[in-house]
Amino acid sequence: MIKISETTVIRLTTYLKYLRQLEEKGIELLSSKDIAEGVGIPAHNVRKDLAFFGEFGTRGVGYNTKSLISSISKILGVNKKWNVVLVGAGKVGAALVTYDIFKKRGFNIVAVFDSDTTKIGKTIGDMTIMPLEEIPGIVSKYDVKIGIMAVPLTHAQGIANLFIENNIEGILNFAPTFLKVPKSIYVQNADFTALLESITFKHTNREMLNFKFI
Amino acid sequence: MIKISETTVIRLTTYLKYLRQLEEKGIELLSSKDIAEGVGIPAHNVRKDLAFFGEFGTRGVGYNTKSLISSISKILGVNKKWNVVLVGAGKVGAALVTYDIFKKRGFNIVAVFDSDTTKIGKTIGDMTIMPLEEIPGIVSKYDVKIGIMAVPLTHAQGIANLFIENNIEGILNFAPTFLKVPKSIYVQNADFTALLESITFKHTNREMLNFKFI
DNA sequence: TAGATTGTTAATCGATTAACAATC
DNA sequence: TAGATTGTTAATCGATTAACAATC
Repeated sequence: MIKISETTVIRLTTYLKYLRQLEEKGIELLSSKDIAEGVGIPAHNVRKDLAFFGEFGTRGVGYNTKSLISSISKILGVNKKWNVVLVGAGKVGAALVTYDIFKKRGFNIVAVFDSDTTKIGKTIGDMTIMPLEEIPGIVSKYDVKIGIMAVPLTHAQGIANLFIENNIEGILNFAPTFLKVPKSIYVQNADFTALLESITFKHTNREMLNFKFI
Repeated sequence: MIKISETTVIRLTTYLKYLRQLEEKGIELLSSKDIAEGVGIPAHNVRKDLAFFGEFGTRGVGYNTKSLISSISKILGVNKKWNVVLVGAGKVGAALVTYDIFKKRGFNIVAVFDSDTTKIGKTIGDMTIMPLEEIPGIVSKYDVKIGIMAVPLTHAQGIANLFIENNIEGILNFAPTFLKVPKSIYVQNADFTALLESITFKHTNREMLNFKFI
């Protein structure tokens, strides 16, 4: 049983993001030092992270961009497409539906749901808003494993429960609350305010403190 | 020179978020164990994080909710209001302008800018979209220290440069790229795709691996 | 007082860093 | 071959955990 820390996983997504940019620029070969400088993580850390999963480079030469992208994509499980559902057709939901990057990265929003009956049937982006009752059918039809929720705080736990009942295994949560879920369910909280507070912390304490950045 | 890790800061924002929920429920007194159970972080870790900054509880008793909220708010620098500017009046920008939680938490978006001249003068939420040329005036008038950018990848570095020229010290970046900034500038990247990839990683590797969660 | 819970010190664990052998 | 760069082992550092003294 290999142990991989959450920080390693986040760093892998970071490398992948940077590699895709280099690929678009037409760079075919690179070193761990190139990655290091691009993303602000030490080169030996980059190599160590990759070493958990295998050997992906050539000693004395470096990494082939395309092949490393493909390797990291496989590690992260994003070499294949993922169907996802979205609950919450508010402003954040609207932004997510039209968020091109999801589709570009293989995350395909197959349906949008809302509990507000006045919204049912209206469109958001190119999707028609559906009632929550349709979740089971859609999840099973499209083999959905990931649910995104952009709902008010008060609705969040209920939607999480609904997701779990329908065998959703991962939740991207935009509601600023803590979902109670079984350990087998992976929750990621997208909390913009926490990010801003982290900035104000550094600003407020910059004279007193020394920081380590991820 | 005290050293505080980024994980400690993020945990502090987490405690604060949970404490506010408990406060709304009318809970006046709580223990580190209560926080621990609410946010999924061990009680001794909660106490250790707080201990970096002082003594906030009463031995044998626990913490007063309101007073702990006030203490952590001070640590994070969110006991006061922050004026912020937003660049990018697209879908993500529109979601952020109407994102009540920012205002509720003391982050006040004072102006919205866009480089697209066809958008200038139009409204987004209750804000009028302004041209980039107005950034210096607004930043100085409202003593803005934080800039949020929700712009396409290709514009991101240019906007970051503009922020830095205008003495912005912290950037919340929604563009999926790495900004080159001086060390004194704090950048937080809000990358939804990275969060989804972290979920797919866990799903893909769940049989082989053991995880530590933040 | 006895029970509870904090704040802190000490022990453990894990992650990062340094160094280098392997090898193109 | 000499130079470069990976992958890996070993050393260091820091964060987490455990334990407990302080104290309400």
